Amino acid sequence: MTNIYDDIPFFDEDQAPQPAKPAQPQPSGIAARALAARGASPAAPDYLATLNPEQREAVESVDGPVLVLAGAGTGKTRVLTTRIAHILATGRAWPSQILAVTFTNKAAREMKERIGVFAGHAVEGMPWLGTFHSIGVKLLRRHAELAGLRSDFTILDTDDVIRLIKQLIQAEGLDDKRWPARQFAGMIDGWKNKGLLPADIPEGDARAFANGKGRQLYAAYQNRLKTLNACDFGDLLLHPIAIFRQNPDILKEYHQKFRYILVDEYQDTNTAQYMWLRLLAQRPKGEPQNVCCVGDDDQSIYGWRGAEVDNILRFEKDFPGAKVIKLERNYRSTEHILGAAGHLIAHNEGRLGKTLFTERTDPDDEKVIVHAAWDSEEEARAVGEEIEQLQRQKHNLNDMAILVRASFQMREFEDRFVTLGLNYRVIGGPRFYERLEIRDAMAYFRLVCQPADDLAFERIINTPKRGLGDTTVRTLHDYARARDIPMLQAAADIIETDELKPKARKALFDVVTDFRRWQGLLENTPHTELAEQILDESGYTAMWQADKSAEAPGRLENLKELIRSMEAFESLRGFLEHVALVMDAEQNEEMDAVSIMTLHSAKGLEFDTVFLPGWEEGLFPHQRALDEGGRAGLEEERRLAYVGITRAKRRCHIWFVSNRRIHGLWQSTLPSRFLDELPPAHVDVAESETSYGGYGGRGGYGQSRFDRADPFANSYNSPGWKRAQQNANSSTRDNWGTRSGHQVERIGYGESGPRGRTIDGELVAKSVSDTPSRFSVGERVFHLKFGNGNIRNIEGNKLTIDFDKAGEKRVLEGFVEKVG
DNA sequence: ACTAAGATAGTTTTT
DNA sequence: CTATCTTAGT
Repeated sequence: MTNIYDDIPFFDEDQAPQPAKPAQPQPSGIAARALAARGASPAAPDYLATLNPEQREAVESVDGPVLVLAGAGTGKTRVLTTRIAHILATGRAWPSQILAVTFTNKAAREMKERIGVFAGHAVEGMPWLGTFHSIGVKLLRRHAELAGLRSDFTILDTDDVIRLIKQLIQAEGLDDKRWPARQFAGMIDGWKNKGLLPADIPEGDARAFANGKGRQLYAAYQNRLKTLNACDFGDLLLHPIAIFRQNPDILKEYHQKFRYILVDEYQDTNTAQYMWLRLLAQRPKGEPQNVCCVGDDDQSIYGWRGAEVDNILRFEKDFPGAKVIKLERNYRSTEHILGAAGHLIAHNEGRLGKTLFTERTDPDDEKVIVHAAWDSEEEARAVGEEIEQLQRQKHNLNDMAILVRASFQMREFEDRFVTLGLNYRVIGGPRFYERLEIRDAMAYFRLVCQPADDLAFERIINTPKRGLGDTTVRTLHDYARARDIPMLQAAADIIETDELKPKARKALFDVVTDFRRWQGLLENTPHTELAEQILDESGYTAMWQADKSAEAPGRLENLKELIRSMEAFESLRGFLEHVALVMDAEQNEEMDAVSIMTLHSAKGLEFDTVFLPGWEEGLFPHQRALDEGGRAGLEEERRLAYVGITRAKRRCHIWFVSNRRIHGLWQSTLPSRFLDELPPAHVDVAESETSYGGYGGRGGYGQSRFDRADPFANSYNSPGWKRAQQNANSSTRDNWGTRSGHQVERIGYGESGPRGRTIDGELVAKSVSDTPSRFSVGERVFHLKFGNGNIRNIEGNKLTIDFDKAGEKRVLEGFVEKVG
């Protein structure tokens, strides 16, 4: 990424081809290739030849509104990117005249890469391909003054927002206990998702918070943002909407500019995004409306955060004469996986209705397999065993994933995999830029670049400790507010007076001098150098060096990583903007590891083998979704199940347990209703993997066929299931999972090593990796969580390490680095 | 100003 | 149960 302030010239590209029959711009990339391949005959360029008829129609129907309903694995991204390539290759528009919107940075990145394959350098000129928010920023920087901002406004993240709201709540004289800032931030977010400004919010909502002060508080918040020259994420959409509405001439310019509009994941648009899009895409009569939305109503899983499936269902009304193209030919999964997913999702009402099919028919393809386990521990153990078995058959761990409904489920798998010495990767955990030390460092940088950033000021003014406690900060705060100046300025002013105690005054003087100096260096010092200098001179690095806790070394490591990642940017400002919009940092992809993630973060991904644990009533569908969302909630959960199954290319294994510990209590659980909605023809029930496996011991509910004596009545008569039944019925265990002699967790920890341990007569621990370790005993290593330590022992890929701070631990070598 | 005990809550997550 | 936050006590 390059410097964001390198704004591309605004309308200067508009001497571009005028619609109708444009003078062909010099054929770039694709066109050139196509022409070369076809001997200068533009008949059918080869990039179209590999598409199926539906995809091709979606690519070629370039004029007029188009809705592409692209089922899972039907080549959606391919269509989008080829369509853009096609528009460019046929000379219909310049890259800068195409607006292409995605939801995530990842999707935007992917699209850029893939268009790059077609068009080579032309991507450089796709300045309007990005997320709703990044495009919003771009628009807003351009027209900031129309929203009462300066074009160098700051973008606040959720943490800043919460702190700001907390201040406002306290300023109102309200109890911030009774009225949590976090909750109110959520409400504001919800309103903004709906496109509602303080004046627009429903009376009921306004009353619901802070003794009826909801609306007032929201308005105060917006005011405060303006004073701070700041924006929250919602504003990145709402301000442009307001600007477009109030300035028809500006909107018109964008109408002329954006010849072609494309939207990815349309089913996930919320009301604000929808309004934004309609303003840009809906044109006066007679003008071309070249808008193309791609989505899948069956994969709408973000309703809880404001997404409106209705937007996609309503497309044909919004854009009369729209062409609707369905992509149903699936290239990802086996017929059993598609059959299972399709039958399940058919239980939803109010869908546009697609049925995925594949031409692939291989009698060797396994059906979707449903497994039962006694409790979550056994579930994790059995999944681990299956993974090891696949591993022995030379399958890559990278091709396997465990997709859970809720993140607490991950822990059991992590524990188990650590004992097994199985590499795993958790996707979507706490994010790099959300870490405390990163946010602190960023606050320093922000304040240097943007002296008016009071939130950054308050965050770091006493970090590290400088003896500038609450009282001093409050004094500063009041001083600044009274004079309507930023706090850093207030600090500079107040040290000239004798309002503060000498101690505080001296400390403050030092800080102010530091920031003055750093600001002076901003222009002429390389930004990575300056950043390092700031962290050093402020004492921030020293603070963590002095910290003796186990996580301190990891934090220092993260700070180094932060500086390293800045190198890719041209300036500190450019970096700050990047971080504000892309809170994401890529993970180490190099090791072969099983992925563990939530179903939500799995959307858009695919794996050969997918494990779906925890299909129990209350967990999946989640009780809360049911309670709060009613039938719509249930349908969204079902779509989530559909997303989960359709992630699998070859193998899909679903699990449910009879007992799960929820909030510390053991609960007896019922199999998910979704299991009953799977088609017997495409599903097998696994034999119970262990002697005490299977479910059972409950009886009496009889709601699910998995809960009855004969679960699959006439359809499921597999010997496997019958045996599972017998095992379950003959179980002498009580309902609460209080088995004795359970030694699973100790596997791998004993002095005798992990080999050949048995549990209840069954071989449990499998061989550890035979590849020689890249480490040796006695070596000094670093672990992100536990810090530095010395290797005591090596067993396969498992290391026993004596950590300086955290003591002796066993960890996988993949999580450890040599210390230079 | 820092530690230790008590209180509290506990789907899903992007920007 | 357990992670996280708050408050009270030193």
